[in-house]
Amino acid sequence: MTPVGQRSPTIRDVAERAGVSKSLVSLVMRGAPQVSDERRDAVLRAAEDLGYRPNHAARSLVRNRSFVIGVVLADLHNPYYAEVVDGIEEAARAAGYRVLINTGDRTTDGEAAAVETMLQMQADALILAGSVLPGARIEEVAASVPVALVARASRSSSVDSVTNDDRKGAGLAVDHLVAIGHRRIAHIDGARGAGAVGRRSGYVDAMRRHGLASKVRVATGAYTEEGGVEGVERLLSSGEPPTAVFASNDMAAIGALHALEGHGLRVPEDVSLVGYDNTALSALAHVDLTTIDQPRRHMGSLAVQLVLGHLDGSVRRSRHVVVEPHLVVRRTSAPPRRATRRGEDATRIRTMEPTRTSG
Amino acid sequence: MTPVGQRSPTIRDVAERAGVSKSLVSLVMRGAPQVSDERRDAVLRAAEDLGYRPNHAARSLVRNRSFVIGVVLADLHNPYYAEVVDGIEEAARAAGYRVLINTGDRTTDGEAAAVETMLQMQADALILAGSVLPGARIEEVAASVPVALVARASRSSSVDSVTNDDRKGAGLAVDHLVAIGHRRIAHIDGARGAGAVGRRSGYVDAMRRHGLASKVRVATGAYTEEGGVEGVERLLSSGEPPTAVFASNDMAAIGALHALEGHGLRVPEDVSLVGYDNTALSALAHVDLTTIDQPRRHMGSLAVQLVLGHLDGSVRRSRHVVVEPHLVVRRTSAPPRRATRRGEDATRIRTMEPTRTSG
DNA sequence: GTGAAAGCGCTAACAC
DNA sequence: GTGTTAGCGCTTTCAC
Repeated sequence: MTPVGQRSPTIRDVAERAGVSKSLVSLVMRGAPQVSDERRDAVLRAAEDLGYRPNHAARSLVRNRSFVIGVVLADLHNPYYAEVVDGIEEAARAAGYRVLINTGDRTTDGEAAAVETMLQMQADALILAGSVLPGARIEEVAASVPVALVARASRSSSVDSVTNDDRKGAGLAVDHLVAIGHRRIAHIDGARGAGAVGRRSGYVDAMRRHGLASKVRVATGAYTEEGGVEGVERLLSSGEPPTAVFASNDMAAIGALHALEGHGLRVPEDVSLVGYDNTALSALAHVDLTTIDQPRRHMGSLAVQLVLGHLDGSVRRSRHVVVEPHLVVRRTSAPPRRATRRGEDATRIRTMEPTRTSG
Repeated sequence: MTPVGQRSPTIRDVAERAGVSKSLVSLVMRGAPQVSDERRDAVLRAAEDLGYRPNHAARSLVRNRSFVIGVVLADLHNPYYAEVVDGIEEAARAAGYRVLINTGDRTTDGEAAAVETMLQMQADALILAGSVLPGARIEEVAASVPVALVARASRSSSVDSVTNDDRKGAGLAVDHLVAIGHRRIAHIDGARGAGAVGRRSGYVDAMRRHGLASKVRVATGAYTEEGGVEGVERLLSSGEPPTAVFASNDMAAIGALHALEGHGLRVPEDVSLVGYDNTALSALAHVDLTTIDQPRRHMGSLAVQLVLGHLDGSVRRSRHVVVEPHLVVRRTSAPPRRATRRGEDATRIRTMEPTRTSG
């Protein structure tokens, strides 16, 4: 075990060992062209021998640039963000930036602390995924460093954002259900969750567009399993039960799936179900949920482009990118049955066919 | 939008505005006691006005300590690690350290790059969760900074580790199944996955202990949904089908669940199923998987204690902590049926009772 | 091509 | 209590 606080080899040690000056070592480390092969080799060998590693703190101090993009994730537990990060890392690496991640633990305070850490670490730019911070606070941060929001809309002139078109996505879900024959299509909403308003109004619009305004039925839910359960309870507690349910996200859809089955309703035989987000959850063979895909990886990479635009000075105004969602058809949506009632026809059809995917 | 590379206010600006010296500001920022209230207020106000934020790079440079613990996650997509990070953050914060996360994208190269970044950022210690790096490489890293492994065993004298007792956990699974009446208990293993060997031998030992050596049956699988599916295919393709399956982890169990149902076998009526890890997946009401819990949050916090022990110089030798797993009984395990064959009794029992949890 | 020197923002002796 | 000073490891003019 290494004694703590031991000084690691510096550029100076390398210079001594290679018999050159400090600045020559610096040039070599940064791959400058105007160095003789001979000396370059000597320096590289010395660095290797010593186990030299550039001190990022020193470098960032003198350059007043850290080449770090700070990523603050609202919630590490939410699989949604993992893929966004993939896109961020790929794009950042390609541009010569490193990525450092911090998490806000789903709380405003936690996220504020994470942002503060990133700022103190001198991150050159910040990407906030699923931020729960008040808009005003985000603008404050954006005053000192470029900020891009992912999966949360911004109308601010100083904060960039990348979101998917929730209204359109909801429309795709309704279109699909209508296309396979459903009319009594209900929606379990996401209350005040990010994008929930758009999904709700997209649902209502699409229903109207299909001449189903009278069938519109929205149950209050949440972006959680619990929210999906409660939504179904509300839908089944009164009135004619729907033949299809469009849940506000995959997690709610899973809750809805459970609640429906708990009521003896089979999916998709009795009720079709569509989620939103196309998270890994929905792709599980045991779940196999029809859902709306957000191109999360692409969204992450777009967020990097946005902040980079400010870092290289090529862009001054903030930009708000909206990406297209896509329908992914899986097992949980099927044509409605004709004139059968709950509980009839107990035969359970299960196949192991490969998942069909569109989009 | 802020012009890039703008100098942010420094300790010097604060000093000027407050009409004091640089070092006085430094003292105040670090909460030193020997400063008059008057001047302290003046400094704090000046800092506030200017939006001053300590430059971490400068601080870490001069102190030769960053007070950062670098966390490298093998895979951000794996929900297993999120909870480990929760524990790490809590413990780190309590000790006055910040946590920075990086991910290795499940590849050796990716992880090596992530570790390198953390080292260059001058992290004071590293926690590698689910590392896929060669042991030799990890030892190299440990030569320059304390390293703790989570969810991967280490016998190294320079690398700490926190693991759960896989043999014991597998034993708990078998004990449970035996206790509710099963004898033909098969195991779908995790091939070369971390801990898979322990779980496999723990299963074999427990079977022997219960006098079921002749019933031992291990199918090759993997820590993936696919692995679970394949394992079931193997188990059902020959010989007498088991009445219970112990899968090497939750993901494999979900795959097994799907495959079993695909074969017309209901869980738990026809076949009981137990997973391992107690990930969020297993707790979904729609899945409701009996599984073995690893106290992941605690494991994360232990990892912090381990590296901290080296940082404060109180510990010199490496330590290898093994924590106790616990059984979590949910829906997928039930007593075997007596003398019925596949396909009979198609009544499906579904309840919405709350989850029972032990341990 | 190569080396000397200044200084990034901060902390930690040390003097007053 | 408060201010002065020397550097942490590195990059970057600017001479040579």
